[in-house]
Amino acid sequence: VSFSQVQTFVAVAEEGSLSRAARRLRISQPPLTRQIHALEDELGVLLFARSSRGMRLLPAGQAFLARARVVLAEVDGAIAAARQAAATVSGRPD
Amino acid sequence: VSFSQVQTFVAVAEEGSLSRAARRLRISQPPLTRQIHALEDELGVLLFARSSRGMRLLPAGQAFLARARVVLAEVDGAIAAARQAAATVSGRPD
DNA sequence: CAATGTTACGATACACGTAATCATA
DNA sequence: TATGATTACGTGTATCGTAACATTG
Repeated sequence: VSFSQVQTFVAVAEEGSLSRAARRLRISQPPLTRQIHALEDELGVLLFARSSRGMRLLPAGQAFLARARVVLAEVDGAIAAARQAAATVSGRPD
Repeated sequence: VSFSQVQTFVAVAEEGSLSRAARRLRISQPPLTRQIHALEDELGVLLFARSSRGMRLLPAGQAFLARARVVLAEVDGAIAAARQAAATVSGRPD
C-alpha cells in the first residue's frame, strides 16, 4: 500500500467519481481505476460500489476514508516536525 | 514522500546502520542510501549524520522517527478498520 | 448517444542489484 | 585493510497516457 494510493482513494471518495477525481489530480482515469483496484486487491476488500453514475463508498470504504485522512495529516505533521526540529538550533526556540 | 521510504527510514534509524538495515530488510545497501537521500531531499532536511561507523540520528531525524512510527501504526489501523467493516454485515458484530 | 468506468497496449520512468569507488578507524 | 556509505550502470518492473471497449441512464 502506497501513499499515492491513499491520496488517490481520498480524492475519488471525496469527488464520488473517477472522472472528477482525475480532473482534480490532473491525471487520466486509467491510472485512477488501476490504483483503486490495486488497493482493493491488497486489502482484500471492496471499497466502492461502481455504477455508470460514479463511485459510491461502501461501509469498508467509509471506514478506510476516516483513517486515511488521519494518515495523510500525520504525514504532514511528521514532515513539519522534522523541518521545525532542523530549524531549531541548540536552545533557541523556533 | 513514499511509504516504503518511511519504512526504510525507521529500519535505518533503529539499526543505526545501512548495512544492518539492509540485512534486516533483505535488500542491498544502494536502494537504502538512495531512499534516505531522496527523503532528505524532499524534506529539505538532513536526518542522519554519516560516519564510517554508521548512521546517527540528528535532531530532525529523531523528531521524524517518532511521527513516522505513528504513521505506520495508523496505516495498519486503517487497513484493519476497512477489513473489519467489510466483515461486519448488517447488524451482526464482527 | 452521452457519460462513466474498465481494459489493451506501447513508451517512458522508476527502482533494484552487481560492481566499482570513496572515506575512515 | 576492513567496514561502511556512496555512485555508476545495466536491466527488469511499474506506471503513465492514448485509444479502444463496455455499460447504463
